[in-house]
Amino acid sequence: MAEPDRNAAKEKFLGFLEAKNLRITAQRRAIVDTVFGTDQHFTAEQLLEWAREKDSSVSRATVYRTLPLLTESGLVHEMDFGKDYKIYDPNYADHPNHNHIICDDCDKIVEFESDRLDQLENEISTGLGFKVKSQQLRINASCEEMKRLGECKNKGN
Amino acid sequence: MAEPDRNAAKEKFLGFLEAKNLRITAQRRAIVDTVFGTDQHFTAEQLLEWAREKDSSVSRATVYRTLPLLTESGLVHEMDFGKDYKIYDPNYADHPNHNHIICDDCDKIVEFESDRLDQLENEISTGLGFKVKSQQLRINASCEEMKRLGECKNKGN
DNA sequence: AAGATATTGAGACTCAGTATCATTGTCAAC
DNA sequence: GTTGACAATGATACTGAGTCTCAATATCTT
Ligand SMILES: [Mn+2]
Ligand SMILES: [Mn+2]
Ligand SMILES: [Zn+2]
Ligand SMILES: [Zn+2]
Repeated sequence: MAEPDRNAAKEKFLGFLEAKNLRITAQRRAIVDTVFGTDQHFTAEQLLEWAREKDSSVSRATVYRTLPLLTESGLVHEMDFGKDYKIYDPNYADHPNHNHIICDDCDKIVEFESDRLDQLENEISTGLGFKVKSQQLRINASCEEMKRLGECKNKGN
Repeated sequence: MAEPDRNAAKEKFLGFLEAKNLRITAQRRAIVDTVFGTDQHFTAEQLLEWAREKDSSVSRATVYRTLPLLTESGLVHEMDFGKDYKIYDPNYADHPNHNHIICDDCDKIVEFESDRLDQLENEISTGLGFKVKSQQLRINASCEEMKRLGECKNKGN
Protein backbone atom coordinates (compact mmCIF):
# COMPACT_ATOMS: atom_id res chain seq x y z
CA MET A 1 0.00 0.00 0.00
CA ALA A 2 2.51 2.60 1.16
CA GLU A 3 6.04 3.11 -0.16
CA PRO A 4 7.82 0.88 2.37
CA ASP A 5 5.49 -2.04 1.62
CA ARG A 6 6.22 -1.75 -2.05
CA ASN A 7 9.92 -1.68 -1.46
CA ALA A 8 9.69 -4.58 0.95
CA ALA A 9 7.82 -6.65 -1.63
CA LYS A 10 10.36 -5.72 -4.27
CA GLU A 11 13.28 -6.66 -2.04
CA LYS A 12 11.61 -9.95 -1.20
CA PHE A 13 11.24 -10.78 -4.85
CA LEU A 14 14.85 -9.93 -5.65
CA GLY A 15 15.84 -12.20 -2.77
CA PHE A 16 13.60 -14.89 -4.18
CA LEU A 17 15.37 -14.65 -7.53
CA GLU A 18 18.78 -14.79 -5.89
CA ALA A 19 17.81 -17.86 -3.85
CA LYS A 20 16.87 -19.65 -7.05
CA ASN A 21 20.06 -18.58 -8.83
CA LEU A 22 18.02 -16.47 -11.21
CA ARG A 23 19.39 -13.23 -12.56
CA ILE A 24 18.26 -9.69 -11.89
CA THR A 25 17.78 -8.04 -15.23
CA ALA A 26 16.62 -4.61 -16.32
CA GLN A 27 13.40 -6.12 -17.73
CA ARG A 28 12.60 -7.92 -14.49
CA ARG A 29 13.23 -4.71 -12.58
CA ALA A 30 10.80 -2.84 -14.81
CA ILE A 31 8.16 -5.54 -14.39
CA VAL A 32 8.58 -5.74 -10.62
CA ASP A 33 8.55 -1.97 -10.22
CA THR A 34 5.31 -1.90 -12.17
CA VAL A 35 3.68 -4.70 -10.20
CA PHE A 36 4.49 -3.22 -6.83
CA GLY A 37 3.75 0.28 -8.01
CA THR A 38 0.02 -0.34 -8.30
CA ASP A 39 -2.78 -1.44 -5.98
CA GLN A 40 -5.00 -2.52 -8.83
CA HIS A 41 -5.77 -5.95 -10.16
CA PHE A 42 -4.24 -6.35 -13.60
CA THR A 43 -3.97 -8.68 -16.58
CA ALA A 44 -0.79 -9.93 -18.21
CA GLU A 45 -1.39 -7.66 -21.18
CA GLN A 46 -1.88 -4.63 -18.95
CA LEU A 47 1.33 -5.43 -17.14
CA LEU A 48 3.14 -5.62 -20.47
CA GLU A 49 1.82 -2.23 -21.48
CA TRP A 50 2.68 -0.57 -18.16
CA ALA A 51 6.13 -2.15 -17.92
CA ARG A 52 6.95 -0.98 -21.43
CA GLU A 53 6.38 2.59 -20.29
CA LYS A 54 9.29 2.11 -17.91
CA ASP A 55 11.44 0.05 -20.25
CA SER A 56 10.30 -0.21 -23.84
CA SER A 57 12.45 -3.29 -24.38
CA VAL A 58 10.23 -5.49 -22.18
CA SER A 59 8.69 -8.22 -24.31
CA ARG A 60 5.48 -10.13 -23.97
CA ALA A 61 7.47 -13.32 -23.46
CA THR A 62 9.33 -11.93 -20.49
CA VAL A 63 6.14 -10.75 -18.84
CA TYR A 64 4.61 -14.19 -19.21
CA ARG A 65 7.83 -15.74 -17.89
CA THR A 66 8.00 -13.45 -14.87
CA LEU A 67 4.40 -13.80 -13.73
CA PRO A 68 4.83 -17.43 -12.60
CA LEU A 69 7.87 -16.39 -10.60
CA LEU A 70 5.86 -13.65 -8.91
CA THR A 71 3.07 -16.05 -8.02
CA GLU A 72 5.51 -18.72 -6.88
CA SER A 73 7.14 -16.19 -4.60
CA GLY A 74 3.76 -15.58 -2.98
CA LEU A 75 3.85 -11.85 -3.65
CA VAL A 76 1.21 -11.90 -6.36
CA HIS A 77 -1.99 -13.86 -6.52
CA GLU A 78 -3.33 -15.38 -9.72
CA MET A 79 -7.10 -15.45 -10.08
CA ASP A 80 -9.80 -16.69 -12.46
CA PHE A 81 -12.90 -14.58 -12.71
CA GLY A 82 -14.46 -16.62 -15.50
CA LYS A 83 -12.98 -14.54 -18.29
CA ASP A 84 -10.61 -15.93 -20.91
CA TYR A 85 -7.63 -14.26 -19.28
CA LYS A 86 -6.19 -14.40 -15.80
CA ILE A 87 -6.20 -11.56 -13.30
CA TYR A 88 -3.31 -10.81 -10.98
CA ASP A 89 -3.42 -9.25 -7.54
CA PRO A 90 -0.20 -7.47 -6.53
CA ASN A 91 -0.80 -6.98 -2.82
CA TYR A 92 -1.07 -10.58 -1.88
CA ALA A 93 1.54 -10.33 0.89
CA ASP A 94 -0.43 -7.56 2.60
CA HIS A 95 -3.70 -9.48 2.77
CA PRO A 96 -2.96 -13.05 1.79
CA ASN A 97 -6.30 -14.80 2.17
CA HIS A 98 -8.73 -12.31 0.76
CA ASN A 99 -11.60 -13.11 -1.54
CA HIS A 100 -13.74 -11.17 -3.99
CA ILE A 101 -17.33 -10.22 -4.56
CA ILE A 102 -18.15 -9.16 -8.10
CA CYS A 103 -21.25 -7.18 -9.01
CA ASP A 104 -22.64 -8.72 -12.20
CA ASP A 105 -24.41 -5.46 -12.98
CA CYS A 106 -21.59 -2.95 -12.76
CA ASP A 107 -18.45 -5.14 -12.55
CA LYS A 108 -17.47 -3.56 -9.27
CA ILE A 109 -15.09 -5.80 -7.30
CA VAL A 110 -14.97 -5.69 -3.52
CA GLU A 111 -12.36 -7.55 -1.51
CA PHE A 112 -12.93 -9.13 1.86
CA GLU A 113 -11.18 -11.30 4.40
CA SER A 114 -12.79 -13.66 6.86
CA ASP A 115 -11.07 -15.72 9.50
CA ARG A 116 -14.28 -17.65 10.01
CA LEU A 117 -14.26 -18.57 6.35
CA ASP A 118 -10.64 -19.69 6.41
CA GLN A 119 -11.32 -21.73 9.50
CA LEU A 120 -14.40 -23.36 7.99
CA GLU A 121 -12.51 -24.25 4.84
CA ASN A 122 -9.76 -25.86 6.87
CA GLU A 123 -12.30 -27.76 8.93
CA ILE A 124 -14.10 -29.08 5.87
CA SER A 125 -10.88 -29.98 4.08
CA THR A 126 -9.41 -31.79 7.05
CA GLY A 127 -12.64 -33.72 7.46
CA LEU A 128 -12.29 -34.93 3.88
CA GLY A 129 -8.66 -35.93 4.34
CA PHE A 130 -7.08 -32.95 2.61
CA LYS A 131 -4.59 -30.33 3.66
CA VAL A 132 -5.37 -26.90 2.17
CA LYS A 133 -2.68 -25.37 -0.01
CA SER A 134 -4.63 -22.47 -1.51
CA GLN A 135 -8.21 -21.46 -2.09
CA GLN A 136 -10.22 -19.12 -4.23
CA LEU A 137 -13.74 -17.99 -3.52
CA ARG A 138 -15.61 -15.89 -6.01
CA ILE A 139 -19.05 -14.55 -5.20
CA ASN A 140 -21.08 -13.12 -8.03
CA ALA A 141 -23.72 -10.77 -6.75
CA SER A 142 -25.61 -7.57 -7.33
CA CYS A 143 -24.95 -4.54 -5.18
CA GLU A 144 -28.51 -3.86 -4.08
CA GLU A 145 -27.62 -1.34 -1.43
CA MET A 146 -25.33 0.59 -3.73
CA LYS A 147 -27.90 0.50 -6.48
CA ARG A 148 -30.20 2.50 -4.22
CA LEU A 149 -27.43 5.02 -3.60
CA GLY A 150 -26.73 5.28 -7.30
CA GLU A 151 -23.31 3.72 -7.08
CA CYS A 152 -24.16 0.69 -9.17
CA LYS A 153 -24.24 1.84 -12.75
CA ASN A 154 -26.22 -0.97 -14.30
CA LYS A 155 -25.18 -1.47 -17.89
CA GLY A 156 -28.78 -1.99 -18.95
CA ASN A 157 -29.77 1.48 -17.79
CA MET B 1 -27.94 -39.90 -10.60
CA ALA B 2 -30.57 -42.52 -11.31
CA GLU B 3 -32.61 -42.86 -14.50
CA PRO B 4 -35.59 -40.75 -13.39
CA ASP B 5 -33.34 -37.83 -12.43
CA ARG B 6 -31.74 -37.86 -15.84
CA ASN B 7 -35.07 -37.90 -17.57
CA ALA B 8 -36.36 -35.16 -15.32
CA ALA B 9 -33.38 -32.97 -16.15
CA LYS B 10 -33.83 -33.68 -19.83
CA GLU B 11 -37.51 -32.82 -19.73
CA LYS B 12 -36.77 -29.64 -17.85
CA PHE B 13 -34.33 -28.57 -20.49
CA LEU B 14 -36.74 -29.28 -23.34
CA GLY B 15 -39.30 -27.20 -21.46
CA PHE B 16 -36.74 -24.45 -21.08
CA LEU B 17 -36.16 -24.44 -24.84
CA GLU B 18 -39.88 -24.34 -25.54
CA ALA B 19 -40.37 -21.43 -23.13
CA LYS B 20 -37.77 -19.44 -25.02
CA ASN B 21 -39.21 -20.31 -28.41
CA LEU B 22 -36.13 -22.33 -29.24
CA ARG B 23 -36.36 -25.46 -31.35
CA ILE B 24 -35.76 -29.03 -30.38
CA THR B 25 -33.34 -30.44 -32.90
CA ALA B 26 -31.69 -33.82 -33.32
CA GLN B 27 -28.32 -32.32 -32.42
CA ARG B 28 -29.61 -30.74 -29.24
CA ARG B 29 -31.18 -34.05 -28.30
CA ALA B 30 -27.87 -35.84 -28.77
CA ILE B 31 -26.05 -33.24 -26.68
CA VAL B 32 -28.63 -33.26 -23.89
CA ASP B 33 -28.76 -37.06 -23.81
CA THR B 34 -24.99 -37.06 -23.45
CA VAL B 35 -24.90 -34.44 -20.72
CA PHE B 36 -27.55 -36.13 -18.59
CA GLY B 37 -26.15 -39.56 -19.33
CA THR B 38 -22.99 -39.00 -17.32
CA ASP B 39 -22.16 -38.16 -13.72
CA GLN B 40 -18.71 -36.89 -14.58
CA HIS B 41 -17.42 -33.38 -14.97
CA PHE B 42 -16.59 -32.74 -18.61
CA THR B 43 -15.09 -30.20 -21.00
CA ALA B 44 -16.70 -28.79 -24.14
CA GLU B 45 -14.39 -30.88 -26.32
CA GLN B 46 -15.26 -34.06 -24.43
CA LEU B 47 -18.93 -33.30 -24.84
CA LEU B 48 -18.41 -32.87 -28.57
CA GLU B 49 -16.68 -36.22 -28.81
CA TRP B 50 -19.31 -38.06 -26.79
CA ALA B 51 -22.26 -36.43 -28.53
CA ARG B 52 -20.81 -37.36 -31.90
CA GLU B 53 -20.93 -40.99 -30.88
CA LYS B 54 -24.70 -40.62 -30.67
CA ASP B 55 -25.07 -38.36 -33.70
CA SER B 56 -22.03 -37.88 -35.88
CA SER B 57 -23.51 -34.72 -37.39
CA VAL B 58 -23.08 -32.72 -34.17
CA SER B 59 -20.65 -29.89 -34.77
CA ARG B 60 -18.32 -28.05 -32.45
CA ALA B 61 -20.28 -24.85 -33.02
CA THR B 62 -23.52 -26.44 -31.85
CA VAL B 63 -21.90 -27.79 -28.69
CA TYR B 64 -20.54 -24.35 -27.85
CA ARG B 65 -23.94 -22.85 -28.62
CA THR B 66 -25.83 -25.31 -26.44
CA LEU B 67 -23.63 -25.11 -23.36
CA PRO B 68 -24.72 -21.56 -22.46
CA LEU B 69 -28.33 -22.66 -22.75
CA LEU B 70 -27.66 -25.54 -20.38
CA THR B 71 -26.01 -23.27 -17.85
CA GLU B 72 -28.70 -20.61 -18.22
CA SER B 73 -31.32 -23.24 -17.51
CA GLY B 74 -29.56 -24.00 -14.23
CA LEU B 75 -29.16 -27.70 -15.03
CA VAL B 76 -25.43 -27.57 -15.66
CA HIS B 77 -22.79 -25.64 -13.78
CA GLU B 78 -19.84 -23.97 -15.49
CA MET B 79 -16.60 -23.94 -13.53
CA ASP B 80 -13.04 -22.59 -13.74
CA PHE B 81 -10.38 -24.75 -12.23
CA GLY B 82 -7.49 -22.59 -13.38
CA LYS B 83 -6.97 -24.45 -16.64
CA ASP B 84 -7.35 -22.85 -20.06
CA TYR B 85 -10.67 -24.57 -20.63
CA LYS B 86 -13.92 -24.60 -18.70
CA ILE B 87 -15.32 -27.59 -16.88
CA TYR B 88 -19.01 -28.43 -16.76
CA ASP B 89 -20.87 -30.20 -14.01
CA PRO B 90 -24.02 -32.03 -15.11
CA ASN B 91 -25.33 -32.79 -11.63
CA TYR B 92 -25.68 -29.24 -10.55
CA ALA B 93 -29.44 -29.44 -10.36
CA ASP B 94 -29.17 -32.36 -7.92
CA HIS B 95 -26.88 -30.56 -5.49
CA PRO B 96 -26.82 -26.92 -6.52
CA ASN B 97 -24.45 -25.31 -4.09
CA HIS B 98 -21.62 -27.78 -3.95
CA ASN B 99 -17.96 -26.91 -4.11
CA HIS B 100 -14.76 -28.72 -5.00
CA ILE B 101 -11.48 -29.70 -3.42
CA ILE B 102 -8.75 -30.51 -5.91
CA CYS B 103 -5.63 -32.48 -5.01
CA ASP B 104 -2.71 -30.73 -6.68
CA ASP B 105 -0.69 -33.95 -6.53
CA CYS B 106 -3.07 -36.42 -8.16
CA ASP B 107 -5.82 -34.20 -9.64
CA LYS B 108 -8.48 -36.01 -7.64
CA ILE B 109 -11.60 -33.87 -7.26
CA VAL B 110 -13.90 -34.24 -4.27
CA GLU B 111 -17.22 -32.47 -4.03
CA PHE B 112 -18.77 -31.15 -0.85
CA GLU B 113 -21.71 -29.13 0.36
CA SER B 114 -21.89 -26.98 3.44
CA ASP B 115 -24.87 -25.07 4.74
CA ARG B 116 -22.59 -23.25 7.15
CA LEU B 117 -20.50 -22.07 4.22
CA ASP B 118 -23.52 -20.88 2.24
CA GLN B 119 -24.80 -19.06 5.30
CA LEU B 120 -21.45 -17.42 5.98
CA GLU B 121 -21.17 -16.27 2.36
CA ASN B 122 -24.62 -14.73 2.55
CA GLU B 123 -23.81 -13.05 5.81
CA ILE B 124 -20.59 -11.55 4.49
CA SER B 125 -22.18 -10.45 1.23
CA THR B 126 -25.14 -8.83 2.92
CA GLY B 127 -22.78 -7.02 5.27
CA LEU B 128 -21.02 -5.55 2.24
CA GLY B 129 -24.27 -4.51 0.59
CA PHE B 130 -24.50 -7.30 -1.96
CA LYS B 131 -27.07 -9.94 -2.75
CA VAL B 132 -25.49 -13.26 -3.75
CA LYS B 133 -26.38 -14.56 -7.18
CA SER B 134 -23.87 -17.39 -7.46
CA GLN B 135 -20.61 -18.46 -5.94
CA GLN B 136 -17.69 -20.70 -6.69
CA LEU B 137 -15.20 -21.94 -4.14
CA ARG B 138 -12.18 -23.92 -5.19
CA ILE B 139 -9.82 -25.37 -2.64
CA ASN B 140 -6.48 -26.63 -3.88
CA ALA B 141 -5.01 -29.13 -1.46
CA SER B 142 -3.05 -32.33 -1.09
CA CYS B 143 -4.77 -35.47 0.02
CA GLU B 144 -2.47 -36.30 2.94
CA GLU B 145 -4.67 -38.98 4.39
CA MET B 146 -5.15 -40.68 1.07
CA LYS B 147 -1.48 -40.46 0.30
CA ARG B 148 -0.84 -42.66 3.29
CA LEU B 149 -3.38 -45.17 2.03
CA GLY B 150 -1.81 -45.15 -1.41
CA GLU B 151 -4.79 -43.53 -3.07
CA CYS B 152 -2.94 -40.39 -4.06
CA LYS B 153 -0.77 -41.28 -7.00
CA ASN B 154 1.65 -38.39 -6.93
CA LYS B 155 2.88 -37.60 -10.42
CA GLY B 156 6.40 -37.03 -9.15
CA ASN B 157 6.72 -40.59 -7.89
C1' DA C 1 -47.87 -27.67 -47.94
C1' DA C 2 -45.79 -23.15 -47.16
C1' DG C 3 -43.59 -19.55 -44.98
C1' DA C 4 -41.18 -17.37 -41.22
C1' DT C 5 -37.33 -17.97 -38.84
C1' DA C 6 -34.36 -20.66 -35.74
C1' DT C 7 -30.50 -23.77 -36.38
C1' DT C 8 -27.06 -25.95 -38.60
C1' DG C 9 -21.88 -27.32 -40.12
C1' DA C 10 -17.71 -25.80 -42.14
C1' DG C 11 -14.20 -23.22 -41.70
C1' DA C 12 -12.16 -18.64 -41.01
C1' DC C 13 -10.94 -16.15 -37.24
C1' DT C 14 -9.51 -14.25 -32.43
C1' DC C 15 -6.63 -13.92 -28.73
C1' DA C 16 -4.31 -15.46 -24.40
C1' DG C 17 -0.72 -17.99 -23.60
C1' DT C 18 3.47 -21.20 -24.99
C1' DA C 19 7.56 -22.85 -27.51
C1' DT C 20 11.68 -22.09 -30.21
C1' DC C 21 16.04 -20.36 -31.07
C1' DA C 22 19.70 -17.39 -32.19
C1' DT C 23 21.54 -13.50 -29.69
C1' DT C 24 22.60 -10.89 -25.53
C1' DG C 25 23.30 -10.00 -20.57
C1' DT C 26 24.54 -11.36 -15.87
C1' DC C 27 27.57 -12.62 -12.46
C1' DA C 28 31.05 -15.21 -10.24
C1' DA C 29 35.72 -16.84 -10.83
C1' DC C 30 39.85 -15.50 -11.93
C1' DG D 1 38.66 -5.85 -15.79
C1' DT D 2 38.43 -10.14 -18.70
C1' DT D 3 36.51 -14.34 -19.29
C1' DG D 4 33.25 -17.87 -19.61
C1' DA D 5 29.24 -20.64 -18.19
C1' DC D 6 24.74 -20.28 -18.72
C1' DA D 7 20.45 -17.60 -17.59
C1' DA D 8 17.56 -14.40 -20.00
C1' DT D 9 16.11 -12.03 -23.79
C1' DG D 10 13.01 -10.52 -28.07
C1' DA D 11 10.99 -11.83 -32.29
C1' DT D 12 8.12 -14.71 -34.09
C1' DA D 13 5.88 -19.03 -35.04
C1' DC D 14 2.69 -21.70 -32.97
C1' DT D 15 -1.26 -23.80 -30.04
C1' DG D 16 -5.81 -24.46 -28.63
C1' DA D 17 -10.22 -22.99 -26.61
C1' DG D 18 -13.72 -20.49 -27.96
C1' DT D 19 -16.29 -17.18 -31.42
C1' DC D 20 -18.10 -15.48 -35.79
C1' DT D 21 -19.96 -15.75 -40.42
C1' DC D 22 -22.87 -17.30 -43.84
C1' DA D 23 -25.13 -20.08 -47.08
C1' DA D 24 -27.86 -24.17 -46.59
C1' DT D 25 -31.26 -26.73 -43.86
C1' DA D 26 -34.62 -28.03 -40.32
C1' DT D 27 -38.41 -26.89 -37.19
C1' DC D 28 -42.80 -25.38 -36.07
C1' DT D 29 -46.98 -22.75 -36.73
C1' DT D 30 -50.84 -21.87 -39.56
MN1 LIG E 1 -7.85 -8.65 -4.57
MN1 LIG F 1 -19.12 -31.09 -9.02
ZN1 LIG G 1 -23.23 -3.01 -8.98
ZN1 LIG H 1 -3.91 -36.70 -4.16
